[in-house]
Amino acid sequence: MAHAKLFIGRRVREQREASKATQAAFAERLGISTSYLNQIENNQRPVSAAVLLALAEKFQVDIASIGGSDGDRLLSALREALADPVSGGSSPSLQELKLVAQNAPSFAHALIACHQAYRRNSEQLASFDDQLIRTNALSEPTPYEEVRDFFHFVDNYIDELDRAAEHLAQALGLTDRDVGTALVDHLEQHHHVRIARAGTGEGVIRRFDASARVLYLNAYSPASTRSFQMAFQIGALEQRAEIDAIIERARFRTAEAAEICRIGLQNYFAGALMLPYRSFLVAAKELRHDLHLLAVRFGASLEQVAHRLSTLQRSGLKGVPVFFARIDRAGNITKRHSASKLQFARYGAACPLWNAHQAFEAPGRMICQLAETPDGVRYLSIATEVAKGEGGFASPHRRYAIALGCEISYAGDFVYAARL
DNA sequence: AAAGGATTGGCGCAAAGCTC
DNA sequence: GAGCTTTGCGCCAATCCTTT
Repeated sequence: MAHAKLFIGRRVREQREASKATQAAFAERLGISTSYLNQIENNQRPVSAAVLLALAEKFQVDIASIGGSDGDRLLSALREALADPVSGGSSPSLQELKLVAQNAPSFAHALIACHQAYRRNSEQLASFDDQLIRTNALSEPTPYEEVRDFFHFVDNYIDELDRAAEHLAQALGLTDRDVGTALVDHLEQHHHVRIARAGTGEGVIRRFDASARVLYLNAYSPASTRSFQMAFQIGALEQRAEIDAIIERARFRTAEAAEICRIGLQNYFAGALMLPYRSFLVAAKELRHDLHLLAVRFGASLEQVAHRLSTLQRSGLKGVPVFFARIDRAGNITKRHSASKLQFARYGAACPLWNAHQAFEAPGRMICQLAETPDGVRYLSIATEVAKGEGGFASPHRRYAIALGCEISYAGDFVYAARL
């Protein structure tokens, strides 16, 4: 057993002061130097066995009582206070605590009093918080949060829209021909909607003129974006009743949330049309989730592919449960969904240790990382930078990192696992 | 495993510095 | 100037590391 060093400076000083001796006189009686005695009194040195024996012999100090017992109430109160996470997680050793309890008891009492006051205040705050939630004051979610929660609770999978999109994709033979051309044809033939270039100064991605039956698209958008916008418009035209019904069932608190959700659902339909469920699922498995290859095969963007992977939650035909997030340059998560156990914080930014941030420093590269959450679950995470911006040099370019990941047990299904 | 050298840490001291 | 504190050093034992 390791012997704990005895720091009993306060006891020694009390004993000296009781005998009305100076350090020099007391040191002489103990047979040690004044400097050594001073170091002992200031807990810069532990007392040696020889000094302890001298104390017992010359001043009748009870050795057994020195060193304190573990049952000391002050010590246990101190331990409890410092075990609280608010103390910063660096719990001092028992030795240190004994030192404080024995040699600075008033400091220990003050610290305990502070901790007790903190606990009382925390409890009061919690009770205020509870009251606020019950009275609904200040706790209403924003429309965006409401819609985010809606998608979260349906597992980011909307069966009616997904199957309708898949059915249409099959009817149009999307997987066997150029998606852009197929969608243009479909809009023209079925909806008498003509595709036109938006004015170069307009800066819009999509604008639909319902009365003239013209869909204006940004001429400088990449093909994947143009296809997505056409698919979005098809969703708006063909799935109105279904989307209305879904919004009705969701019972949003505000009309604003309902409108945000409508856009979300039309986006969902667009993704599902361009990346039809079963063929996309098969391809994802076959290409081992290689985002670039999937994007090329389906004429979609990396972000569209990554997002779609997070929606493959059809009952009985589920894909690998993944999480997906889009992060802006400042670290804010601007899109998130997790079909895996990993849950994003409801508020705040992404973890700085996450590789998603490195993606900005290495454009064009796929950054792979093995990450572990505090609960011990390990994840494979991949991230890459994507830039958005229509137009040339003068147009603003927004840069995002998109991140995709899965639990390590599924890593074998990902081509990126070899990089680790 | 044993021997031997190197390093580390604890003990104690003298002397210088500081405070009242 | 008395009392207290800090600094720096030497000595020694314990521990670690390398070599045989």
